[in-house]
Amino acid sequence: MGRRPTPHATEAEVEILQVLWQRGPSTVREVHAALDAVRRTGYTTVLKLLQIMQEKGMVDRDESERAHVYSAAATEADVQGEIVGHLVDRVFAGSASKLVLRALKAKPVDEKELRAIRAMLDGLSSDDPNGEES
Amino acid sequence: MGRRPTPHATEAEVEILQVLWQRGPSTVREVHAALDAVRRTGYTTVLKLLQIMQEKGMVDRDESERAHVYSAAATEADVQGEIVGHLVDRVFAGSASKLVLRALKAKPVDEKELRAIRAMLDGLSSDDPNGEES
DNA sequence: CGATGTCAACGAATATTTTCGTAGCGACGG
DNA sequence: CCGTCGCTACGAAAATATTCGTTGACATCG
Repeated sequence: MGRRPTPHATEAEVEILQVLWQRGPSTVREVHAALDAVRRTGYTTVLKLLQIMQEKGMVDRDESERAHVYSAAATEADVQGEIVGHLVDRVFAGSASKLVLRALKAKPVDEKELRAIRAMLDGLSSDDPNGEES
Repeated sequence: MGRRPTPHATEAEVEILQVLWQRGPSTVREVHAALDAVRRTGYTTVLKLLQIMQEKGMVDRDESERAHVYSAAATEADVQGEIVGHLVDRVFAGSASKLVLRALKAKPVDEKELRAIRAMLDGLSSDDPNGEES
């Protein structure tokens, strides 16, 4: 089909996407504020990044207002899925379970989340190959 | 504790580490052969990378033979843990479970692996905050 | 109107990563 | 002795990614 190979989002780009996923459509100023709080960044740096990402089609831009409003073009699920897939191949020799084990060890996960994971696990083993979230 | 903050392994570096973890100590030629099979790469490119990694302390080098033998300096667990931790923060807003869910959906995991994951899950939820592998 | 503040658009300098060409060295076969 | 091969060492080009200074357009306010 006619999809561009997705040139792989860079580190900085993913950080911006994360902001957009969390905040929803936002102006450059808003994205900058959010990002700057986490990691020192210049305003024009964020602006430039968003413009580049827009050219690449990673984000959409609404120019109807003076302050353009950007929003992630791809869903969180798609982008994260791609990144994880890439990671599994490049760093975990294709073994997703290895990554899962590693992730659970690297970061604490509370009871509630553990239950969610178990639920998904059950869904996977028994029947259909991919349950979709709501 | 005089450890340098680990400058983060680059994409290409991680690929090489993966080869070293899989093959164990290897010569440049061997690493190159393995890597070239997966992704077209030049011999001197691999050599250079290994030299750089050696300077950074990411790999050890045995020069006793003419063909130097390189080996990963850090364990697979440590490096993978770091990468995953970074990923969780930057792409999954700190939620390890989200990454786990995504990974399970992105790549198929067979029954046996699912069991291993469940086992680890049980170990985590009930008691101690971090079970250690054998 | 003129000063001031907010924004997008660029262009370009930096920084980082990745890839190679080239040189030099020792071993080996003829 | 050569000529050739397998290797390391370098250096530097090429490709990428990141960061910013500047400029010009508008709008608002006094």
